[in-house]
Amino acid sequence: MDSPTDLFSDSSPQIHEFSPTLTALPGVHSQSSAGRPPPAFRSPGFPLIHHLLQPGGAPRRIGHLNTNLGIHRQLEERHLEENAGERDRRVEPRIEGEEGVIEGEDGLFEIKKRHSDVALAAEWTQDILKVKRMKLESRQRDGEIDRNTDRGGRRREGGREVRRREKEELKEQLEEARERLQALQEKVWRAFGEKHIEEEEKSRRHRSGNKAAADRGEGDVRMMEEADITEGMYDEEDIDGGGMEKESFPLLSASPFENFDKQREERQKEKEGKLERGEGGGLHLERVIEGAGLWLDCGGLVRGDWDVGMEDEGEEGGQKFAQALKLELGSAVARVIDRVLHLYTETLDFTSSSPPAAISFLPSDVGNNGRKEREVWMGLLTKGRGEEKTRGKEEKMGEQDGEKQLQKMSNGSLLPPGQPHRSEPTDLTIPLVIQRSSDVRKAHPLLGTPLSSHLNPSQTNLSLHHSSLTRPPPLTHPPLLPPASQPKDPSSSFHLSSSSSSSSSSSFPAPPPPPPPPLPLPLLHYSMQQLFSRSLHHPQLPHLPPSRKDYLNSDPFLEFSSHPSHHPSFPPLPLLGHLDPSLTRHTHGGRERERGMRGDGGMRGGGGMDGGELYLTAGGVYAQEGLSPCHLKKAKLMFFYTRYPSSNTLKTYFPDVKFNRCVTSQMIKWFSNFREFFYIQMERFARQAVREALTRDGAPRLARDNQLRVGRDTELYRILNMHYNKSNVYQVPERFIEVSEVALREFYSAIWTGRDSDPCWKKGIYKIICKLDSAVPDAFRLPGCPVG
DNA sequence: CGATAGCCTG
DNA sequence: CAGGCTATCG
Repeated sequence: MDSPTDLFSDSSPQIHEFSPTLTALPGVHSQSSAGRPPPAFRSPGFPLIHHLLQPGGAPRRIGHLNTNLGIHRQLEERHLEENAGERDRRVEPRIEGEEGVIEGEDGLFEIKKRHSDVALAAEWTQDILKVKRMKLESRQRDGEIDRNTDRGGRRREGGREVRRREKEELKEQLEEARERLQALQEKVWRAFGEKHIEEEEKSRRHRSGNKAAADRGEGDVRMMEEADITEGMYDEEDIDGGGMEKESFPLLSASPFENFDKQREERQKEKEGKLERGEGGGLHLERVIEGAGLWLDCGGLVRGDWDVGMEDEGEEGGQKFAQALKLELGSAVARVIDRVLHLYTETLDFTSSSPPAAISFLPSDVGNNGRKEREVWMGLLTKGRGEEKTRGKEEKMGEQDGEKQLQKMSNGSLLPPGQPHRSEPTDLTIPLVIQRSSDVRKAHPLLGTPLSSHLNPSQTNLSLHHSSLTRPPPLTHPPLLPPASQPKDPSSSFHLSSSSSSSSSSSFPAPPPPPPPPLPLPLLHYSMQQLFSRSLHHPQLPHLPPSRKDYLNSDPFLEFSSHPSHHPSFPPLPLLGHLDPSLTRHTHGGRERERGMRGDGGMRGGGGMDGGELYLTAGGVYAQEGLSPCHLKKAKLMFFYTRYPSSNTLKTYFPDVKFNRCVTSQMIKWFSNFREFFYIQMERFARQAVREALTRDGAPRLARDNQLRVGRDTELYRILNMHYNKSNVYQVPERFIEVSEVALREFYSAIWTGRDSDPCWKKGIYKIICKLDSAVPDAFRLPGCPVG
């Protein structure tokens, strides 16, 4: 049934399409880092932090311009390390931004604090401390060096040989450092979910391949670069100790920096040598460079070049070399750290489109991203119909029964005894239009394929009744009824593709509670967005395969974060600082969630959300304790597909929710309420139909045709749509309409036949309807709020 | 006994 | 919607 191949083929293009969105984030990074002068740090500078802390990277620069000369002095005061750390990507003469320094540290701590739950935090803290220590040590050494230098210049005579050796040493050190960095990075990856990241990287590369040029300029590729940087470095210089470093980087090991220290020492030696040579200002210069940031892009540093320089230019070259090395190391470290921080913080940025907090990077960018993402979501959502078709296998199983039932019903079994059945099938025919799978696919390659492939028998059955009306492909125009206020780009459809969900749908059983649906598809590109999408997997969802993580994070869900009207279920990252209080207060699931729902009824900004504490899941995603209005919306939309979701299903589709008894109960209660409303409406309309039928006895048939129908043009439909899809942004799946018709007819039949006198008369209907649940589109597996 | 559906009420 | 209550199920 599934045609994975198709999916994949289709999907790839999508990914590309998506790239813009994804790229945006990285781009932001790069921009911020590049654009803003790295602040001088006391502590290791982590560009990331700065970004986070400072909303507008660029703006920050203002007021902190120091001439290089000025910097120079400042730098002296500062630790070498810091410099190294912060200026990873600086290419132009750097300008000092002091503000960030302390903030950076504080911010870092803040962040950590917030995520105290996470073991990672501890790790990182350790690491950071180490780094600091290292730096201090190095500084001390520097001091020593200075003294030594003063002592005598005889070493200077070492001549080229010595220098050479030094160079060699430096190189080795550098290598080591790189290795370490790599190891560190790996560690981070592991911590966050290697897979996750890797996938992300992959996807990124993918994209970059296509739009490399543009992205690069943006710095979008940055992540990729980061990942590759270490590799590249290694490549450049043959690495002796290749993987050795890894050992020293046990996940939490404190050791990671040990080597670093050594390196430092070595470097210092080098410096010594240089100084000895008589470069009075050498040390100074060095510091300046370090402190100031990179004059050279570390990436650009090539060992060979340096060597040449050294040879030819002698001491100066050596210094340069040393500097370059330092820079490189610093940048590498910074990158790693940056990356990690990003992972942690990104969520914040996205969620909070709000500029206020420190984090907002480029507002414009964010907005765009958000919009796109939203579009994606929309696309997914709107395209729901297509999806309905594609049901998970599970559905097949379960649905088949349901389908059969439907058929039976349609056949007229339902018809009231008193009244002759009109053409059952005909009556039943709902104006459903079946989407052509092809159309769907085009629109949403990922989704389309899987869906179509998965069509349930039930669907088929249902569809059978209908003429093959082909609806206009959802592509350009989402089926949204009202051209929704949301401006969708025509292109949006493409973006949709990005949704991993589509792909995933094919592979995994939609709502299988017990068996974690394997999401085979790697489609989703990861992006930092994942992080942003506060939702990640739950720790509680052990069954979730790693792959799933991917999509959980997929962009589509981010949409809501971007939505002004929507509030991210999670507090905007930038708000973290602020969040603390609010979040902390909701420590206990039960009340919090309630509070969340009620309190937030207005859906104010995420910041106000009830949230509850955020939990960093293994995947690096944030799960929130408590349910938000966004979750409610999502639940309502899910109702279009499943009226009786199991708790496991809910957990699967709300990865960003930290489930506990209360939350689970609440969500189940929601669906109970949804059903209640649904059945009430069905009964109401059924009774009305019966009345009408009786009234115009002459034409009972008419009644049926007109009343026992739930077309999109009917009042019943309107009411239902209003209730479950208030924003009307989501395309109500045909399947739901079909089910509604079935229910309506059942009620009608029961009432007509007088069965309603039985106190339990509804039970039978419930039983029928519960079998008609269909798979929820994979898109819903993504965290976030689907539509506003 | 806990989970959940359904009903009723607010 | 949420609470409360009951009935059912494993």
